Amino acid sequence: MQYADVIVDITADALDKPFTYIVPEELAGQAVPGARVRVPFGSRHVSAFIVSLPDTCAYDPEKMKTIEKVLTGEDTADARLIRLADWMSRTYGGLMSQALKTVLPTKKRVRRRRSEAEPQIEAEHVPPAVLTEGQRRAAECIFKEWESEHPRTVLIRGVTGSGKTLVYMELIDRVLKEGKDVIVLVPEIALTRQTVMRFVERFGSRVSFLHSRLSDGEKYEQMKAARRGDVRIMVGPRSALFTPFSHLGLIVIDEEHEESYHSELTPRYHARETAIHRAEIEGARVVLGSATPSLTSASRAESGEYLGIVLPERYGSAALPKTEIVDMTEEMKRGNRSIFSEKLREELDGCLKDGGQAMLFLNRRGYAGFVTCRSCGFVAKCPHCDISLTRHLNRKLICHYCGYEIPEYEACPSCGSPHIGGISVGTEQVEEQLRKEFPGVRTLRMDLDTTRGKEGHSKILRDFGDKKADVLIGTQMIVKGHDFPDVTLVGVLMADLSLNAQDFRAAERTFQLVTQAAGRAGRGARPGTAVIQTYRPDHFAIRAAAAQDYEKFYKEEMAYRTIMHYPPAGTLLAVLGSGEDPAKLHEAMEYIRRFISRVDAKNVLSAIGPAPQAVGKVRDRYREVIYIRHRDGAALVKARSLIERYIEMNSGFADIRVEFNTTV
DNA sequence: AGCACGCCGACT
DNA sequence: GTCGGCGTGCTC
Repeated sequence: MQYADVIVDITADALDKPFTYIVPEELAGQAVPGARVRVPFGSRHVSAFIVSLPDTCAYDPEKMKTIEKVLTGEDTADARLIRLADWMSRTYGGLMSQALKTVLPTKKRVRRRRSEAEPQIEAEHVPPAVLTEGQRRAAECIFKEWESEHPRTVLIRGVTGSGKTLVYMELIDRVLKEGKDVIVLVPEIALTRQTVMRFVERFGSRVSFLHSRLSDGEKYEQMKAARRGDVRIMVGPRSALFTPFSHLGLIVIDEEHEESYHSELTPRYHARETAIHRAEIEGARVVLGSATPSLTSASRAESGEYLGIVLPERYGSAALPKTEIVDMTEEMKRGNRSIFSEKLREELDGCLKDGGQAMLFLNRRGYAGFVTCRSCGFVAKCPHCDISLTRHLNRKLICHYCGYEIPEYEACPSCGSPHIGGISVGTEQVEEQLRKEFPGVRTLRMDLDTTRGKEGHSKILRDFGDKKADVLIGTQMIVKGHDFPDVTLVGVLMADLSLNAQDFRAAERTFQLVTQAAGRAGRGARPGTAVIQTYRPDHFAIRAAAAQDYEKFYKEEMAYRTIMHYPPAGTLLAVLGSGEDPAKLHEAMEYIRRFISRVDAKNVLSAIGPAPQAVGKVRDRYREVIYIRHRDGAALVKARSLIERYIEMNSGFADIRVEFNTTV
């Protein structure tokens, strides 16, 4: 007897579980996972999605009903989204029901909230801005690509202020005229009033926005409007990718390198990869844009898999900022133990005297207790993985990729200095020091603490924009979003800190952050200056960021990835395990590790670990990870599903939760 | 979500 | 006595 687990209706929480039906023999061929079927349910008949075809069943077969019909070939937006969900659960793991819930908007009670939260922007129609020569050429190049039989994904690289948004609008205009709909993905943080305003000005009421302050009910309403055709352009974070348009023509992904496009919830999908797959299903096109594209996209553009387009010039009157790298080791040798270098102090002084504004960016991205020498800048690294070692409470230094460990240093192995240890500088100390050195300076501080409130984030940015402060101090969150035309100075403190993140993409992140931070200076009429303070003035990521030279960064970083077989020169699958009992967890992970060796008889998968995850314990659950690398992503998809099956079959994993994360 | 079942008030 | 209110609870 063949059984099928189906999900009857994902819009109600109470029904959010599989129900088992009998598959009649004559439907056996058509009843595949992802198929839509008609089943008797209670006293009525409903349509449902097959999520799996189990061999055995937990439910009493006596009470079981039979699938009536397989509804195939329906070419609706929902049917196509279900096919996308099927692809997602196969590619990223997890249950089909979880993928379906991600892809199809679930109806929750529609709570009307105070209307003040909604952006009330007037649509008096503004004539489209005239494109510069470079922008026009880029748009024409893309239109030409779209005329070919199989248009490639397009990657637009353009520095901040080069007018990528104008090019997107030109493309969107064309797609709307073809009678097709458009999805524009933006990183959560970028969905500010300014972005909203520009789209509404150009496209009026045809645009709709999803943002984090909408309730689930409101989001559902917007999705319904898109389904009806009342909305033609949906702008929003990664979940907007699943807008159920019936004639999707274009998906734009702005700031495509942003991490927020990679979901942290199961299925751990990447919006870029998923968008490309959705576009394939729908016959739509994809356009990616960034000032600092991900290595993944840039390498695909280089190979010709994507069409790469460069928008070179910064447009309008604004010139690129003048940048200067300051070696903090030298400062220390000269006896300056302050957070601020002589150069930055000088520039701050000048900027404040001129009545300009400054931003101080404290790079703390990915910071997690690495060990560095304050005299020579030495950083303790794993000899096998080229990843910084992390200091643990047991006075050991551990690699979070492979588990390699050594005892903590008493003195720097490079220069012998006893000043070796962890770094801890926060935005508060920077603010304190600034007030001490510049009495009377008006400061605003933006970090996790000060933005906790409801409107904390936007209020601080608004106050700074209204010139209620001279200096804005913050972590990575200040480098994105708003334009501040009066900012003439940007100081990057500890630019190299993120180089030590326990992640093979540390240099990529550092380059992106420093490039973006430096690009914040001189967005208005007055020229800007960026001072980049670092202990590693010669590191290529810092040098390339200071020179705003993407090509140089790409070449060096790509060479490194190729040597290490890190993505995009290979695929990396992380097997993430968590459990309350650390010994049991480690044992289970060791079993998985051995299972991998067993199925990988030819030893082509390079598996390392298990090792503690970067954050080793969350809410009383210990976390470990095994990394598997391979040139070919398909081999890892296969390995993942074998591991999933192995875990399902073995009762020893009952208290252990295992998830998967793929990086390409 | 829908649709039964069920246990109390008011109506031809 | 029966019609109907919508409060729980179940649907393979």
